[in-house]
Amino acid sequence: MPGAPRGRSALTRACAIVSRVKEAVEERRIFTEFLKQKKLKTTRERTALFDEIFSTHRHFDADDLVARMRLKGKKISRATVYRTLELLYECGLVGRVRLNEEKYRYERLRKGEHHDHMICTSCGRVIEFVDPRIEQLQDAVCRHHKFTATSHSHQIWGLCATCGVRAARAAAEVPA
Amino acid sequence: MPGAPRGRSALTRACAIVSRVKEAVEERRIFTEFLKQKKLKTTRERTALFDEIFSTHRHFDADDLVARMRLKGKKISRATVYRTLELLYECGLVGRVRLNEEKYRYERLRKGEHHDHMICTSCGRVIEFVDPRIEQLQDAVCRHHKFTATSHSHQIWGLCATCGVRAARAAAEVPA
DNA sequence: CTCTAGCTGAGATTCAGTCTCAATGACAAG
DNA sequence: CTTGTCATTGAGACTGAATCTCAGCTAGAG
Repeated sequence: MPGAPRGRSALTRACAIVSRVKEAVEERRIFTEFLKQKKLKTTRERTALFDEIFSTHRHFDADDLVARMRLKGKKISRATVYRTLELLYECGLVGRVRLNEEKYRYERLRKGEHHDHMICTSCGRVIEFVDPRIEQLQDAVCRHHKFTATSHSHQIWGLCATCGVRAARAAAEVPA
Repeated sequence: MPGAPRGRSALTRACAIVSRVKEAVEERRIFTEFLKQKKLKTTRERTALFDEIFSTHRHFDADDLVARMRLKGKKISRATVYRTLELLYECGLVGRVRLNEEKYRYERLRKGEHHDHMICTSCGRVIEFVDPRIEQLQDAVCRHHKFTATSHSHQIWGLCATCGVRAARAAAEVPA
């Protein structure tokens, strides 16, 4: 059986699971309410996907999620994954962005919290940032254009600290 | 023969063409220089696409462009259109953004000028905006994260002035 | 427990964008 | 002007993400 005890006691693992689940208790309530309200069903698959997504804070794409489920022995089709992500997106629990790639990236959202992204074009790392002053200026720009904003996304591409240093060093070594 | 004289004199049309071409004279030089430098050829298709793109200031996607060329009686394959857009993108003459859609949007760029987009989710209109104060704050955020930015994109979704007014009016008419 | 409306998975489909390759064409050199 | 070479083109195959289809399955109300 994959995932059998190894090193950590059953108790330790149980505690870790409890604390993770507790973290998402509010979100779970929102999700079930949302489903009930739309007369949708709380299926095995939706619950499993919810649990997986809310067990970490990582960014992911649809296929990552399929793979992670499969690793846990749960075979859930891509169609269902997309359908569930759509639902979670609709009820505001996950965010969905295009970082100038072919595919969407999803991320767990915390209520009322917004952030934007810096993407390292060398290593692919995604760094989140928030700046209320930028958001304020944004509001001002909207007012100026009589535009009623409902959402926004703001991405910055470039080199992260690590890759920037590496690039600078490489440039120094080959001065010609 | 499609596009035959109709209403406007040949002279008027000729002047319009001249003034449009003059507008893009600098860009044309940049493009041909770029091609020469990369030992690429100035083909009939590349020239035709360049002329079409630089005859307006609209945003467009690859298939729009194919259609526009076809309307003018020039059948240019999608492959060539994509290849040419890639070249124009490389030499900085056109911009390419993903506005959280499946496809890329392209737009003619003016040298050294940068702008971001507000997209009306009702009518699809795209409004350009620039705010140097936002750009400054962005730089500050990058410095804070030791991130070396090379480019960015910033989109705001919502209702444009027209659609906003219409929505407000609709809401007022159905108060229940 | 039953029944039904909603759900799932496998695979077909779509759609933007890229790739392939044989035929064509730009253009430099003669 | 002619020639030779090598980039370019177009038709259509291909890819990969996302969506759709539909027969069989299941949640959950009654």
